[in-house]
Amino acid sequence: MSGTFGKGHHLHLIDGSAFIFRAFHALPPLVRKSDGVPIGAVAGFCNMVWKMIQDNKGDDAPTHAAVIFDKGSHTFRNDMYDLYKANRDAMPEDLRPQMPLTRVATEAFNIACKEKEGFEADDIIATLAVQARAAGGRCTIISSDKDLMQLVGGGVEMLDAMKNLRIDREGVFEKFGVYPERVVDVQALAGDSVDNVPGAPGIGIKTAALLINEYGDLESLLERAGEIKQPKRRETLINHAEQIRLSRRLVLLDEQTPLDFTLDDLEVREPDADVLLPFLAEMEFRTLSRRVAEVLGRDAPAIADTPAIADAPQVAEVAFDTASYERVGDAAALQRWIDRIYEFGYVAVDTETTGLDEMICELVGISLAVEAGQACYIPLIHKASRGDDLFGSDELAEGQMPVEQVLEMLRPMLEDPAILKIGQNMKYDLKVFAQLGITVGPIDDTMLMSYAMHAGLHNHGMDALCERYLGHTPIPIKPLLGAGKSAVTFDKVPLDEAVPYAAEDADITLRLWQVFKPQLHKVGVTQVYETLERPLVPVLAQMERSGIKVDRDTLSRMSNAFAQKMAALEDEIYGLAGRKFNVGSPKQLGEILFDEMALEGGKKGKTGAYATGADVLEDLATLHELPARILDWRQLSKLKSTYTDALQEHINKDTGRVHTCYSIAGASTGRLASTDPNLQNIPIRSEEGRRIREAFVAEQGKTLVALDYSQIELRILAHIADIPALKEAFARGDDIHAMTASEMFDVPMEDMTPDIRRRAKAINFGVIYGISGFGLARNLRIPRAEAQGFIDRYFERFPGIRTYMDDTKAFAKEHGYVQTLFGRKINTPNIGAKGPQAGFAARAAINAPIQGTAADVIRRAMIRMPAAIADLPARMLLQVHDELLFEVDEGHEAALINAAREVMENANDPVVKLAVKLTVDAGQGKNWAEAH
DNA sequence: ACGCTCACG
DNA sequence: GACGTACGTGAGCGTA
Repeated sequence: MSGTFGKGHHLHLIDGSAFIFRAFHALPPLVRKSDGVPIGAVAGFCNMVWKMIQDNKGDDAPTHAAVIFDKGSHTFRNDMYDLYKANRDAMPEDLRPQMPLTRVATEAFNIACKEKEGFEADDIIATLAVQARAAGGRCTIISSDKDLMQLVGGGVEMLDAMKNLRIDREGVFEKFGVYPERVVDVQALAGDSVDNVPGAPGIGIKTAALLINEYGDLESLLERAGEIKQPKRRETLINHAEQIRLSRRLVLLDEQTPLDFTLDDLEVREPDADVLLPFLAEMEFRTLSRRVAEVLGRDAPAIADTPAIADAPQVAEVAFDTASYERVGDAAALQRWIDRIYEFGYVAVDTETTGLDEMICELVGISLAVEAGQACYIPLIHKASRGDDLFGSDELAEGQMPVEQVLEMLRPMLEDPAILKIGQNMKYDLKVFAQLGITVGPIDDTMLMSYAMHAGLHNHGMDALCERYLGHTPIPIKPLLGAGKSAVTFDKVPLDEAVPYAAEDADITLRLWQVFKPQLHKVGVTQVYETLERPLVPVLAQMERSGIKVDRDTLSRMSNAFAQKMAALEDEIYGLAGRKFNVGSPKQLGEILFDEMALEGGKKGKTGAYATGADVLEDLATLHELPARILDWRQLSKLKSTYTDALQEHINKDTGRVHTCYSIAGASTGRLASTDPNLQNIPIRSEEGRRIREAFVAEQGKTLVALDYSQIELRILAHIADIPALKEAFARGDDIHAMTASEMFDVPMEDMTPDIRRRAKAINFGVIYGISGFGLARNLRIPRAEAQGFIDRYFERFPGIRTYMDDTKAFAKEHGYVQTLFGRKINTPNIGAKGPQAGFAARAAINAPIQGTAADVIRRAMIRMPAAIADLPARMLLQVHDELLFEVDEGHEAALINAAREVMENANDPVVKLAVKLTVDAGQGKNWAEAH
């Protein structure tokens, strides 16, 4: 039967998302044998679809059919009410990668597969059902979702496929006490805890139906609410009228969803055996493919009992043979590699350069690999000799393609969204190519895969990973480049040495990827890798390339001022000590203080040297003037050498800006680390140091804007450990340390003194660090017993804290790792050790979920930021753990602050619901000191 | 290369 | 009961 949809036609609409969730929860966690990819929900989904097709043959068979999916988590209902479906748990780790496969499955069955950004599946179903009814045809909605019941009637019915139960108008009345046209009114009153529709407090479906039947419809009821006899019910309806109207808008389905297809496009098509059977075979569904093959009159496809990729020959059995690597020197050879890459759909890439600073260095060559043991190197600007002879050192080696030609041949592939570029620390290669005008993507990064799985266990450098996971020691770079004065850059390395080294890097990267890719699922960190690691790479690459303007003259003037003050202090110090010595030498200083001057309190450390740290000198300052002068000198020395002098060396000649490098996989907790230079430890606590921030300036006509999370770690602690007093204090906007002090020391807030507050603050931070009596005593310089008393009282007032600490330690002991709220795993291999190591490990385990969750939050904000500020003349420059620094054209500061704050304050959404709101403070100015 | 010291969150 | 401790980083310097 064909022609325009109308009388005699029957449309089947399958609620695909509901199918998947049912399948997922009904089945054990199956994985595909060959590679460990979770596949249970896809299997259940396919079985259900196949059963639907088989059960609906004959007289009542559908003429038209479609499977409808939800797309994305944000719909127009979230714009109406930001808490809509806000209580939903994050999608299970194992389910997420299966969602795209269910779309592929639907198409393999040759059934129309429809979804639309910004709308729920229910809206599309509503629109199609109404169209079918209007055309005079029939429609069966295969779902048990009660939200769809408002559509029933006039030829539209629902079918609960699990219970094989048809629901018509009477069925709806049974469920809701009203007929379909009044269902939304009842739902608006009753609310829905699953979707977080508020409704009217205290009113359920029974009462709602009673009221609607009495007053006719919702609007009449709300208008005449004053007539209701029961006082409580009356008050509820009057006080919550707006909330009820909002609820109605939330549950009312959009029957006008704009669609780019018509009912006629949904005509039922027979499955194509040549598409469906290969798909089922690829999924390794043995039973189902046999059944399907039988019905379609074909032989069942063969499904090999393949081993996991990690054991597959290309990983374990292909030996490393550096002699086999290919040197690519002409266009024909390069084209063969490009063709192979398109055949595979992915490629491991590595770049060789003249240095480690991507902002300065030059591209020397590119290596590629698509299969284990098969890699090539494309040399570009290697010199004919090492350059240590006097002649011809600038001459290029023979047999190299022109750089431009290579880049233009590779560019389409490197930028092709269908070709996955695999690298080890891809941020580096991304930046190298970005310098050459090539935007590489999409990417996978073996360093970050290792980090997601093995943070806390080992480092994630390629050499270490290769030894550990491939059992192979890579060719070391040192002998190629030399060391010290005679060291050369990679372009001076002869080709016969460069090719094996460079190509091996790509080979190793590819093999690591083959090992790690399937393991991500098994370790349960796919979501961490996909949402917190991989997407951060291009964002950081862009930030690093942006850099921040640093004013050399400001630094230079400060350096001179510091030098003068230090010289004066040195004279004073020599006078006090009675002789000249190296003030910068802790060893010499210790001998003067404790041997020659015989001051008390000299303690030798492990190495036999006296300790002369700031805390020691501060104690000694009461006995003698010398330690105080040393402290002054040290502060200036630190500021000068580490900041005002060293920073100038990092100003890029071309850009006039400082380009830090962020390590993504450095800190075990998920924090970033900043190097070359470290811009995450620019002074702020002392007034003198803070002025260094005046040298970090906005470009002419621009402003620096800083946004930082307020007390994010304590807020996360309040949430994780579930401390009502802390949560309430944050909700009220109280001074959290003062509140803690008030609670602990029984001092009313209005009588709070700075000293009491200071103690409470130390305890609050101590808790985050895994508090100990000894540590707190040292920090506060009070007797250990007194410190222990504070801690005891703290636990007494906030008992959840102790529970959190005990539970976290127990979890770490049992599992060998702890987790952040976003699922990041931090391994704690030393938790079971004996001796002092165990103490360290326990405190680190207590700290890691808190510090790590905060790190996850700001990572999420950073990943979303480029899109959020795309329309503004602004760019993100720096991250300092809980702060983001931007540069924006003058006049657009307020717009930037609005946009960035919105992203930061909601960065946890929608994966994690926090019981404490995140708040962000903002500042702006011509330099970083003003902005912060 | 390693430990000490000190800058930040 | 003793042990020896606040969590996470990076850089510059002196000393081997």
